[in-house]
Amino acid sequence: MAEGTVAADQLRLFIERIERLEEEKKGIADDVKDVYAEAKSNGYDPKIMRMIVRLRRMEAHTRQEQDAVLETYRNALGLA
Amino acid sequence: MAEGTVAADQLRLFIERIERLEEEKKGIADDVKDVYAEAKSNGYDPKIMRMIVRLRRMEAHTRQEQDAVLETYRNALGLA
Amino acid sequence: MAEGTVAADQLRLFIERIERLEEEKKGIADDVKDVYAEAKSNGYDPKIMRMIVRLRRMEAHTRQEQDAVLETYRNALGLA
Amino acid sequence: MAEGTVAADQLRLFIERIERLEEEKKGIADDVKDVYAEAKSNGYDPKIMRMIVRLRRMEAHTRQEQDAVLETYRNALGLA
DNA sequence: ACGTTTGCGCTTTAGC
DNA sequence: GCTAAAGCGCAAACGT
Repeated sequence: MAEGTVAADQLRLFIERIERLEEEKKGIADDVKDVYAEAKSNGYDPKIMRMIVRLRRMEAHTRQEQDAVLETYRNALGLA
Repeated sequence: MAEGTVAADQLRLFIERIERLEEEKKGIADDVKDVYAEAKSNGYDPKIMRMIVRLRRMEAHTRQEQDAVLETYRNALGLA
Repeated sequence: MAEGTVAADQLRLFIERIERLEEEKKGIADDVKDVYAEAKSNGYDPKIMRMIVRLRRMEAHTRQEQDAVLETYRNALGLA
Repeated sequence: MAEGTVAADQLRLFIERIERLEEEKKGIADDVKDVYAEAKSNGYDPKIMRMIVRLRRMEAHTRQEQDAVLETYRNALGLA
C-alpha cells in the first residue's frame, strides 16, 4: 500500500466526518422548524417568536461580553 | 392559576426548546471547526478541504435537480 | 447652509440611487415573469423551464468550483 | 426541418431570454452593492442605510395597499 | 381563492 | 476589517 493512499484515506475520513456533522446540523435545523410549526398550530405567531429568540440571544451575547470584560479585569488584577 | 399563565408557560416552553436546539446546532458547528483544525494539524489545507466539501454538496444537488427535471417531464408527459 | 445639511443631502442621494436601482431590478424581475408567462401561453411548462434554468446555473457553478479547486491545488503544490 | 426542432429552438430562445434578464438583474444588484460601498467610504453605515431603505419600502408598500383598497372601493361603487 | 411549499434575496457569520 | 459563503426569513408560485 503506497503512502499516498494512506494520506488519501486519512483525508477522506476527515471529509466524511465533516459531512456527517453537517448532516446532523441540518437535522437539528429541521427540528427547530418543526417546533416553530408546532407552536404555530397552537396559535402562536412564529415570526414574533423568532424576534423573541433573537432578542434573548442578543441579550445573552451582551451579557457574555460583559462577563468577558470582567474576567479580563479580574485576571489583570490577579483576582481570579 | 390564570389561563393567561398557562399560555405563557406553553410559549416559554416552545422558546426554550428552540433555544436548546440552537445550542446543540452551535455545538456541532464547533465540532466541524475542530475537525478542520485537526486536519490542518495533520498537514491538510482547510481551504482545499472546504472547497471539496462544497463541490461534493453542489454535485449532489445537481444530481437531485437532474432527477427532479426528469421526474417532472415524465409527469408532464403522463409517463408516470 | 449648515454642514449637517450637506451630509444629510449626500446620504439622501445615496439612498435615492439605491432605491432607483432596486426599482430597475424589480422591473427586470417582472420582465422575467413575463417571459415565463409568454412561454406558458406557447405551451411550455414554466415549472420545467425554471428547473432547466436552475440546473444550468448549478452546472455552471459546479464547473467554476472544480476549476477553483484545481487552481488551489496547483498553487498549494507550487505548480503555478 | 422537423417540428420538434422548431419547438426546441423556441424553448431555447425563451430560456436564453430569461438567462439574459437574470444576468442584467445580477448586474444591477452589483451596482447596489457598489453604492453601499461608496457610501461606506464616505463614512455612512451600510447596515443603517439598509434599514432605512427597508423602512421606506415598507411605508411605500403600506401606501400601495391603501391605494389598492381605495381602488377596489371605487370600482365597487362605479366611481372609477 | 387559499394554504402550503419551494426558491430567492438578505442578513449574519466565519474565514482570510 | 473585508470578502465570501452559509443560514434564515420572506414572498411568490404551485396545488387543492
